[in-house]
Amino acid sequence: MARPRSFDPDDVLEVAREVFLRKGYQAASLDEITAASGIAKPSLYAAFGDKHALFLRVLDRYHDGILGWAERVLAQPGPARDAIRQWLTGFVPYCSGAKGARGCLSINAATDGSLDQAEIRKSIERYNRRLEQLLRARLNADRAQFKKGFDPDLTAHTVMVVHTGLMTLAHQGSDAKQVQAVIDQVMTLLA
Amino acid sequence: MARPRSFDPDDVLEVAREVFLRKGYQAASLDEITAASGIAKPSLYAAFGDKHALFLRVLDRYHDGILGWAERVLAQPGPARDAIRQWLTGFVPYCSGAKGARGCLSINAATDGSLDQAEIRKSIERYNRRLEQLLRARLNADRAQFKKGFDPDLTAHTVMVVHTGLMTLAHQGSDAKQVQAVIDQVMTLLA
DNA sequence: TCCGTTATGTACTCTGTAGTACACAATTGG
DNA sequence: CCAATTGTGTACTACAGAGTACATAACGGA
Repeated sequence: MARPRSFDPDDVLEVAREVFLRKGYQAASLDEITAASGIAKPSLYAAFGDKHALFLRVLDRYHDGILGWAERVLAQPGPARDAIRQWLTGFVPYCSGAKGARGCLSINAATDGSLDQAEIRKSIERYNRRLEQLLRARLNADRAQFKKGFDPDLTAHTVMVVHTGLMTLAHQGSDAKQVQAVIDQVMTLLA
Repeated sequence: MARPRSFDPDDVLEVAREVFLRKGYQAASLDEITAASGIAKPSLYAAFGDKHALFLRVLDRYHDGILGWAERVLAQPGPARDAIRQWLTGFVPYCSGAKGARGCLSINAATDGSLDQAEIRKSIERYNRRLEQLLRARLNADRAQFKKGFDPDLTAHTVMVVHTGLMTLAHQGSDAKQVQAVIDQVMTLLA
């Protein structure tokens, strides 16, 4: 009973993600989000709470999306190196492609000093931990594919560092070919 | 003639850098900077212009500092690999050490969506270009130290990617030993 | 000592924006 | 068709913070 919602919350979260990605947390105004999504402020507050809570919802949703995709790509059969290369390569169009070099919402949030809120930090740390854990698990499972002395844990972390660096630099516009060349060079560490 | 300044502009720029680093551009209020530096707002405006101009001054100063240091470290004699390792290692305490893991002002600014101002972008791009150029020059000069097929330009860029990744992750608190391990692993690419 | 000039401090204006009060619309159940 | 309930839109409030007007203080020069 009662009046039903006139909008799909997921759609609003998509729009909000775009705005947060483009403007950053502070500079993204709720007026901009309501204008872009077409719904009015009271509806937004009723559905998601205040700005901070909305951002947290958007961020968690973003994290879940990337993690789900990473799980799929990293679970594929064949050499671990190919899976990880594909995982890294998958970010190239996502962050420096046609949609514009907007970088990664999570990294932007992590480097945004105004967001030292505990919940945001926790969400980001959990996300990074889980990503790295996926890499580590795959490298450990396939450690027989590598030379003696290969360190799966360290290499997983190094791949995370490279990933983070690429996503950060992508924000200021990277050349896709160069990004791919870096990925290929780093992949020689998986031997 | 006329009344002299009661403060050293460089001191104020230091203080402003701290605040911008801790809070980010948007969230750093001028009230906070004036409070921390002890000077009043009109003096600040008279000396540096508006908030944007102040930030640009701070950023340029920061860039100059890092570039000067990089020039010195990368000019040292001996194997290029050692110089570059030392350069990378130099950032560890700077960004994840006792002063707290606050990351890099330039990277924070680059990932801050609210700062798509042309001048800021230009300053950051110029900085990155010059850093990478220093690495490239050194690797090219010492290319005889490396195996046949070694690509100095690509490797310089890869080192930049790793540097950026480390600085970005340092922002959320890295373990110094792990950072060093990553650096050492990546240094095996310089062979 | 007086004047011109430049810095300083107080106290303000103005604007952008987060958050909300309230009247109204839309729906379900009786 | 009515009532209860929940979403919606307009219009507001509250407030933080960027930028400034103005009176005053500190200096050098004549």
